[in-house]
Amino acid sequence: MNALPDPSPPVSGLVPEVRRKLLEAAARLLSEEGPSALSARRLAREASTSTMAVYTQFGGMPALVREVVAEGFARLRERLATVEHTDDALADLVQLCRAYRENALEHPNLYTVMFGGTSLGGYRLSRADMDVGTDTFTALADALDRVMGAGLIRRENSRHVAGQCWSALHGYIMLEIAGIYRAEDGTTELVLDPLLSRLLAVPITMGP
Amino acid sequence: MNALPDPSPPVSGLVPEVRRKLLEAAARLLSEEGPSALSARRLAREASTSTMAVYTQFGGMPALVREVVAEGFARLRERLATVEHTDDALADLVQLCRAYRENALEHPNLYTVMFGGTSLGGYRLSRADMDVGTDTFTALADALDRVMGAGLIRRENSRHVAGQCWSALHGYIMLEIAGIYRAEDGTTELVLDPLLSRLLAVPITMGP
DNA sequence: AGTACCGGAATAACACTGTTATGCAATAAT
DNA sequence: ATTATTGCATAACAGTGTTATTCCGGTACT
Repeated sequence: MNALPDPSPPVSGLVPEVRRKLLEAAARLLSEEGPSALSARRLAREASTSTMAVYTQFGGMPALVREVVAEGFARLRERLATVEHTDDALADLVQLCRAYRENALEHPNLYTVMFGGTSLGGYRLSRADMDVGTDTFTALADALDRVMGAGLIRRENSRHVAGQCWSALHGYIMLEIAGIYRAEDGTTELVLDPLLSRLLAVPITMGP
Repeated sequence: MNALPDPSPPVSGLVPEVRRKLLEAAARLLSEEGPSALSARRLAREASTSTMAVYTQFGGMPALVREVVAEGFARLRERLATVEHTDDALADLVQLCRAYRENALEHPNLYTVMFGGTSLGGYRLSRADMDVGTDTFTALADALDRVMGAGLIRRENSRHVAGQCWSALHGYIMLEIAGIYRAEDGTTELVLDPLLSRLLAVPITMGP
């Protein structure tokens, strides 16, 4: 009934391409169709394999989701790393916040799973996952350290201030993803900008 | 041939107790065992009925979840309404924020469904649901109006400031529910209090 | 070479899920 | 009293995650 097996299976040891294809399909389905599209059978179809591959390669759907989330964290870290350090530390911080928000709005489903606590088929963040996620936090703290070092904002515990900025950004972005705030209503200028500006006691513009 | 089942009670003013029992079981299961425990069959068992009741009474699982969420919004509104107006408008605002956070932490699963955008079996917030949810927002704005009227904080657009407070509160609470911030680590005093204090340019203490 | 092996994938089955179709009992309407 | 309708139970359908079994193909011996 089925087509003949793939004529060229270059095994080549290290990373099974079945694993790669499953992860790729999972990331794409989550991004394009949302969490409900993430099913073992659907993944198997998309990756041209059987559901068993999910179990031999990952051990189950929750473990697969965990890897997708880990990749999401990695992509976020890389994205934040693209923000270069210029001589204007405050501008760098703003760019960091922009990159964070852009990444979240470009992959909203993934973002809510990463930070929103969306239970995806019984999967919840483990402490290890959260530790990975919190180096977002350290990126913010480092940027704040430089801003404080330049005397551009009040000097204090950068980790605490980073926690405040993260809370504010995260909260605004989650409400934005939920559809309560919409950039076309001007909420970016009316809510987000004043929020961060007041928090750091310095004018900030997140819009383009 | 036959139209969609009308979700409203059919004849007498009496609300079917099957409907009440289903909603009660749904709220309890969501609160105690999380979103994955919300299944039609499980609900039918808990309410001593059959899965069909879910469809005759509500029209399906998404509609039932919608009602649970609506009840959550109603409970939040009542909770916020218990905060009395004293002659200290700023203290009232703080109590409002405390009530908001306490309600969220007491029903974290419900809260993430209400505001976090957790897709629960394909259910997502409709615009009507969001409008109901945003009278939380107006409660905040009203409290801010009184604080501004008393000259305790800078006078400006209270709706915009309310949006900023809501973003900050929501973000902190979501990270708290996700397990990233833990009150036993002192994050309430180190992150949340300074966050709101700076936002309003007045000292605020959310802890007990 | 031949052969035993063994790991990963395919097939199928189990216990679930939401949903729909059917049937039935009781009530409302005529 | 007879008909129509309403509301739930039963059962079935298609889907889910997961597990057991089978089976095939490359690896590693002999």
